[in-house]
Amino acid sequence: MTETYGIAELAKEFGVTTRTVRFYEDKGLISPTREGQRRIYSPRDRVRLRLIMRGKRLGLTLDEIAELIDLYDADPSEVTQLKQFIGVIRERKTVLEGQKQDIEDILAEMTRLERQCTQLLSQKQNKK
Amino acid sequence: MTETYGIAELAKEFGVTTRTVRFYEDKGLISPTREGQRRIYSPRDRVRLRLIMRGKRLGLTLDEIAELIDLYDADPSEVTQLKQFIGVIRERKTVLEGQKQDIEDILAEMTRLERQCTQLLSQKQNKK
DNA sequence: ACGCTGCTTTACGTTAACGTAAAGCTCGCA
DNA sequence: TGCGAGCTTTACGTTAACGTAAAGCAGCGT
Repeated sequence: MTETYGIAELAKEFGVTTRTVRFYEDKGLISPTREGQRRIYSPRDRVRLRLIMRGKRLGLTLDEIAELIDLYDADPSEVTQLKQFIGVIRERKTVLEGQKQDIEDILAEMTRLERQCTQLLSQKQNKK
Repeated sequence: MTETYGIAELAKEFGVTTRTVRFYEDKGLISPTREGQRRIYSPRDRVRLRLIMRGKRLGLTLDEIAELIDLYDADPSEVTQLKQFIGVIRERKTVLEGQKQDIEDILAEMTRLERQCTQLLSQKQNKK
């Protein structure tokens, strides 16, 4: 008796339209079951949606997100597969680390700008 | 006598096509001068291009990137403008901090996966 | 039986960010 | 003087990620 969800319910929770949820299914990112003609979503589908949203916040394409999810799901049995798998993970990691660096750079700039502004503001207000 | 660059030169440096560089000009992100009909890029244009690329790595749209660049360039003179400006900066910062959190989450997951894999790998190789 | 609500499929439309092809200037040089 | 290299404008094409509209089924409350 595990929890299930309707499409409108999930769409609302994640702030997207039902069209979007169906679109992700088309792309193979989620695979809800059916009850008659209606889609029934499991907690697993919901987790996937959460992963998708996180990926989108990072500017990943749906294809890239699919790859990432595949990484989580897959369990490589062969040794050669396993080695290749580790390679893929490391690539992903370096990209993400670069991205993190970019963010930290911009954040630093923003903080500098903010300080500069608040200071300027207090100056102007003291003159008044 | 400040340094200048041709379009092909810059495009090559940033790993994009000349079409892309012209496209960014169309969108108002850079404004090279002309020498005859040819575009001449200044160090300032080059810095802009660097900012654009950084934004793209973060999945920002060109419009968002334009906003960010405007933030760097603008100096708000009015007090009300200044306050609003600070607000915009803070919004940007919270978005970026969320993004950073997302990245750290994924990175942690990746590291976990990687460890799991390397461990599994060494097990398999010891059995052989 | 009727209509509303919520879901469904099908299919054409839209926006962003370029790609790509065509045709024309202009400068240096053999 | 012809020509090739490198730039230019103009314009149509393409892909991703949905939006939006049309038309139909299915249960349920009156």
